[in-house]
Amino acid sequence: MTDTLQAGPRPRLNRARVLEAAVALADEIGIESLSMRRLAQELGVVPMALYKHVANKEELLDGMVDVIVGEIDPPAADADWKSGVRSRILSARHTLQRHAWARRAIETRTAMTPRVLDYMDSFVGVFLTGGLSLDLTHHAMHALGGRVWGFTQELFEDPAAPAPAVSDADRAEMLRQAAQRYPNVVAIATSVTHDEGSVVGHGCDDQFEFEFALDLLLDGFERLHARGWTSRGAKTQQSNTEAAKTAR
Amino acid sequence: MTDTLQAGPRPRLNRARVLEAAVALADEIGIESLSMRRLAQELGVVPMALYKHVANKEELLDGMVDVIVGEIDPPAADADWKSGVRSRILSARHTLQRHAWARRAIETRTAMTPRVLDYMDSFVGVFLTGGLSLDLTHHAMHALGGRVWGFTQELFEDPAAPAPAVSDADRAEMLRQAAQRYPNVVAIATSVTHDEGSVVGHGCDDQFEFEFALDLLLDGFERLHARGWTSRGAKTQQSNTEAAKTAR
DNA sequence: ATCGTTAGGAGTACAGTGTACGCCTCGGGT
DNA sequence: ACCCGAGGCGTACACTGTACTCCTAACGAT
Repeated sequence: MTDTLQAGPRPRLNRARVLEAAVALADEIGIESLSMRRLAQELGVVPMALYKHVANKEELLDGMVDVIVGEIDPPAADADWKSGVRSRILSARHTLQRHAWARRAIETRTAMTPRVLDYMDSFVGVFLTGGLSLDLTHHAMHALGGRVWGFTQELFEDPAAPAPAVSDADRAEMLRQAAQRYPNVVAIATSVTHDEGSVVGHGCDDQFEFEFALDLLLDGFERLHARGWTSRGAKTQQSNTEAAKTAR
Repeated sequence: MTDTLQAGPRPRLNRARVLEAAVALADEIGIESLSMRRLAQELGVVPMALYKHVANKEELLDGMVDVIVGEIDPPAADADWKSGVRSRILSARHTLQRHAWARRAIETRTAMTPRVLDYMDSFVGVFLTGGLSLDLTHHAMHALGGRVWGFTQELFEDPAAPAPAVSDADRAEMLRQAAQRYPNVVAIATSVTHDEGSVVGHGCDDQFEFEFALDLLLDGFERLHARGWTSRGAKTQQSNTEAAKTAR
């Protein structure tokens, strides 16, 4: 009677099983209907059992995002930076489309998990190994951020806040460890603040990043307008990039 | 004793007062802490009293978005399309920054209020009177959509769903009325589906719109990279557009 | 001045949410 | 044989949105 009417003894719960079940359930019933109770019921378990594997619902959502980040294809190393970034973003988009709730869930996230940082680090790496400067890469990440993730603009704001009670030595040690695991993002974070001689954080001009991406788009519109561009041909035979190239 | 310790008789509640109080309260305590009970308390009223002026919380949030949309500066009519769009978007951004909750609230919205449609219509108008084609304007709106609002991609999906039980005649009448109030958005909506001879809706290739904006940005990065562009000068003295122009 | 109507606020109630706290029950190491 | 701790159970609480019923004050018509 301990096992309901399932066959065999119920396998033990663990974090991975909880997260995967949560993702599957969110796929099915939507993120707004996903409650701890509903998820527990799906796992044949009492609600509070989940809290042995997840601190709270917030952390559950963090974990779910981690799962879907893991589903994004790694970048193809051989390609040039442009097609590398392009395929990476399209892969991310594809993944987000398979999990309709993911976009909304990501937007509400406030913390930055290691897996997400790994993802960003490899993303930045594609730009840097492609020869782009730290400066340009930084702005490019911001410009693309709104298109892939919602968190990018907060990347360089948060890290300062969560650990206010550490000594300078500890802080330096943490940064050294971070630099080991996320060399690319740390390189960018330090380079942007290096110019003004400040510490990490608060060195990122959000207004500039916004206008940077905006003007890139507006310039693009203007160029296409001047060329008399139309989407009729581009849609069927070739990508925008190619269309723009031929029109150039 | 009917009035608590406020001076004078409490002014009657109305929709505008509810909405404004909700906006002010959200500014203060954040959107996630805004509950019907808390709002009612702020207005010195019992929770259920609010439901005489808003159907439910969803509609309350819709109304709050309407309020902040109304705060965005109207476009300056005299400028060229590019600077018109630019200043409009920067004004929108400025408004969204004053209400930190607004971005998140907008992203959860699913319905399209008349005020929002008005806003979009005037926005489209800036492009069209600037001489851009319907086609290019359409894609430009999508490309900018993710940057200003989160709803743009659903614009051409929803209108078909909410009214499934109307006759073709009624549908045509509704569209005629819509064309009168929102001439620009209707022009775009009909033009995009016109090509394939289908009815309104379902004519918008989301994947294409995504790649359109993506490639515009990537091409921009590439161009700046080739020019050896750096943000050092651009940040202090001039905008990106100007910097790009001088480098061109 | 009296009436009925009605809009708008009050009160109660209910189902559903996240989660704090304590208990119980196994499986495995000593 | 013992213990002990990881992990699941049960109860409980504060809080959410909102349905339903009642009451009261304002107002136009008689």
